[in-house]
Amino acid sequence: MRAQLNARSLALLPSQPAPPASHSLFGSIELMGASMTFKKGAEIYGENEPADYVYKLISGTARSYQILNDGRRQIQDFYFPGDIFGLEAGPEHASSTEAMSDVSVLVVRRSAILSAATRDSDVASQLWAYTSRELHHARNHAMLLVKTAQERVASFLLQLAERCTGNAVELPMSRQDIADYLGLTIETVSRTLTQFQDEAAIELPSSRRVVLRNRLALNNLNA
Amino acid sequence: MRAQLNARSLALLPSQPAPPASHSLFGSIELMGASMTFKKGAEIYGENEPADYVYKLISGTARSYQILNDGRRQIQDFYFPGDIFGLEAGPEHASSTEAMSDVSVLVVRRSAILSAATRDSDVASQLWAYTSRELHHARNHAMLLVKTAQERVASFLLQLAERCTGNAVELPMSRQDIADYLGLTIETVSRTLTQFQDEAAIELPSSRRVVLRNRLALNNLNA
DNA sequence: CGGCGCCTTGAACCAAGTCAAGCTCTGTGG
DNA sequence: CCACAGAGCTTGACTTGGTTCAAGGCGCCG
Repeated sequence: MRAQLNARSLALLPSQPAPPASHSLFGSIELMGASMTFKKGAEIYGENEPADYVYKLISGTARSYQILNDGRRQIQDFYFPGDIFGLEAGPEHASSTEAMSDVSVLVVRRSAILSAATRDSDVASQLWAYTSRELHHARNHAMLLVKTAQERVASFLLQLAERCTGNAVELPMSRQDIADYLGLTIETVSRTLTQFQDEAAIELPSSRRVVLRNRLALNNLNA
Repeated sequence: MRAQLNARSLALLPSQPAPPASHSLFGSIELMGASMTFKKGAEIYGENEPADYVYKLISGTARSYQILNDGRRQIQDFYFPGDIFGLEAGPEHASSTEAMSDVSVLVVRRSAILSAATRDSDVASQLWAYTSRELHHARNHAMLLVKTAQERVASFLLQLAERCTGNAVELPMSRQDIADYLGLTIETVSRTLTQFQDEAAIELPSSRRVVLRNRLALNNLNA
């Protein structure tokens, strides 16, 4: 199940000097990256593994999570195409990341990014901005976790809807994934969605498809 | 109540070139900072205010928090002497920070730090490392918020104990502060502490003083 | 068309919240 | 030095939102 980045695949990563800076963190160095694919359910990296690589999601969806000592899984983030993940300041990954579908990623050595950052202050600035955005996300997530079930689900739907145009939202994750992201059980997520449908705030044409009918009602719950 | 950084106080902040880099983020530039004091309960900065200054806590204790639309307060972090706070990548503060006691801080213009970072890659690297540490803290905090009350309180005590030597922990914050940090009510915090005392895991010689008697028992709860 | 994941629904239960006293410091003024 | 007031903390009784446990439905793929 675990995809390996072994000496063989490492040979695919050339270490040439970075081209001139661009505005995206990966922009200036992504030509150095290798492309990799992971099957649905495969682990891209695991907690406590050396954080030697940074990933940019090209296609598919991924989730990062930690496991509590009682076995519960807390999902920290979902990643969509264009998202960067796996970047850590410490030597090891603090969470695991899995492919939720077949996934293709661009892989770059962390050391390449760090050394580019010492040479190019634009890269350094992007590095900081990226981590800062993650920090905001993590704090918003923490705010979510003290709300009621209705507020959590409403916030989640609105958050997903931001990535879409129109009111139709495709859910690339299962009810269990949603529950583990929101700190609820699948039953509560399911009941809450049904309740929103009963209140005509949303429609559920299928279990993986949500149409927002009354954004205002959801927003009122979005503490 | 609100302490102001007005044109007058700004004049106190010279903008000379940074001295050679050191290992601390503030190290290389803190000579540029102005010292300020805040009375207990005073707001150091508020949510949505321009994030033009960065603070280093010299003495006292501070808390950063957000208010939910139902009026509940979620504390994100407590700051102790030596801690840096108020550093944001975005233009505005995403949370408010208040003095929990009389406080003295060193204040530096964010722009001074950012421009130092473009000149000196060590500063840039410290900037990133600092934000990355905050990110870890925020994610750990999110993990806390899905645990049981006992686990949250135990984790909190152990977390505070890390800053102390020995088993005696001084609590610089009220039960309400603890509750708002842990996403619980004061009653639950109080009951849980009493329960730990009944189980001989801690002693409570006074309400603001905790002695850890059985760290192992607490650690077993520390998911 | 049958089997298996995934999702929904119902009923009972429980951890934490709410509401309401009462207690314990601490500081203040007589 | 003591009486008192007020804030902060604890404790008890009751309520409740969300979990747990259990059953059943739906849809998808071989």
